Amino acid sequence: MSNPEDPESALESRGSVPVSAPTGRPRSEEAHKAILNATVELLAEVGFSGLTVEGVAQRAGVGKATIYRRWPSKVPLVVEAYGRLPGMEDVDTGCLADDLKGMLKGYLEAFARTPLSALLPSLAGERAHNAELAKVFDPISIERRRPLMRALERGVARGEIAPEIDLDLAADMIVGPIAVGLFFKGGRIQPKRVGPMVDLALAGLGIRE
Amino acid sequence: MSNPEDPESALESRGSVPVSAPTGRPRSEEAHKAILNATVELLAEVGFSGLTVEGVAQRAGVGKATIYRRWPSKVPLVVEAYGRLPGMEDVDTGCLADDLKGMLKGYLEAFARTPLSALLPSLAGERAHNAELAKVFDPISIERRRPLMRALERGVARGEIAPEIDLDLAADMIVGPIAVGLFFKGGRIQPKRVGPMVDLALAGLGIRE
DNA sequence: CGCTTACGATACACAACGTCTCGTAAGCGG
DNA sequence: CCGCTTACGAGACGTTGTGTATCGTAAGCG
Repeated sequence: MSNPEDPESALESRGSVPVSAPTGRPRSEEAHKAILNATVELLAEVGFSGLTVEGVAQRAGVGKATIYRRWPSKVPLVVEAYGRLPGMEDVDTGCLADDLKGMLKGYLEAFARTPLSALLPSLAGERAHNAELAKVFDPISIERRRPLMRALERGVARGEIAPEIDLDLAADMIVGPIAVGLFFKGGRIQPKRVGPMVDLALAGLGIRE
Repeated sequence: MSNPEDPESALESRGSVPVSAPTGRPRSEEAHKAILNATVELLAEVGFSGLTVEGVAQRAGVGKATIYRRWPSKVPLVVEAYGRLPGMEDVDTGCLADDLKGMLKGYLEAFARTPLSALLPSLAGERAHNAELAKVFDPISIERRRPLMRALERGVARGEIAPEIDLDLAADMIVGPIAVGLFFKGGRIQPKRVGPMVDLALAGLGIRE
């Protein structure tokens, strides 16, 4: 929609079957990875607003044109780098509370290992007034919470969650305290707080008789 | 505290008693207000990252120096503008659920009337990698959720919340879904969702026998 | 071998930042 | 009333980063 006449749109180039005959020198996959790695590194060091395309080019050892050939601006580049960071990993123990606690603890550990905790607020802040970014950011966000949704659906199937509960709202309640801590308090959520958090949320969601 | 040797620090100048003899032409309070109003207006239109000091100066009808004389950079200016926007207003009906629903609905209406929904993600995103901003942003955030904390404390006093509950975590759970919607979905929370949200959270927080 | 496209490097115009300097305006103390 | 001091609006200035364009070179394909 934004660029219908460009068959080499950055997001579509992930497809495995090139539509047009790829003549000429192929794009260097090595440079591609170097750029994304440099982006992740620099995001961890200086954050989104401190990130410069020139800095990425220098760190990656590529020319600026090589970056702009792949991404039209800083925002889609950062979005793709964001997509490469780890999300929630599904944990299936047979008990909803343990699933959720395991998933959230794993996710919080990923926050410590990667620049996720700097990236998420930065992207969310940009998203708020950048419709183009929102269009690519939102599907990635939905994809990332899919393991959480699956765990909740398993909980419904097992009878651990009342069937009339709005699972989307339930998911928001589960991750809500993490989001609040991340956005307003600097992401300093202790993993030991995950237990009470989940228990509190579940007591509201579960069937009581 | 943050700048002990500068008696004219922007945040401290709100004090009513000037310490040093104010010789020379006094700063125009009119220009001060015009700058803050222009900042709020422009934030609503272009967001934080689209806001330029030159744009604010033009909209307010002042020179750039008049802005830089009061605020060292864009960030503290936006923080002060943020502080002028409405926060949660305390509602005391005698029933915790009604208090919370009333407060959240009122807050969501403020989101529609003001650039709050653009400002909060932008500031939070900047906060994540800007320690100087975090230092002034965090106290304002704590201050803004104080009515919510008071309502929860009333709930404890009335026996509507179990006394062992961590009220800070409870507050995070209450506003969590709003934060998630604001940061990841564009702030489109329908006021009619407030009811189920509060009921769900309270069922987890309340005393059950 | 020639065609095509990508490569790293760098020059370029543009925009915004934050500093500075104009000439002027406003309050205060003598 | 007059000089001192500081603030005012306006805008020039150097700096930095953006995104585009242009080098000469490199790599795959026919």
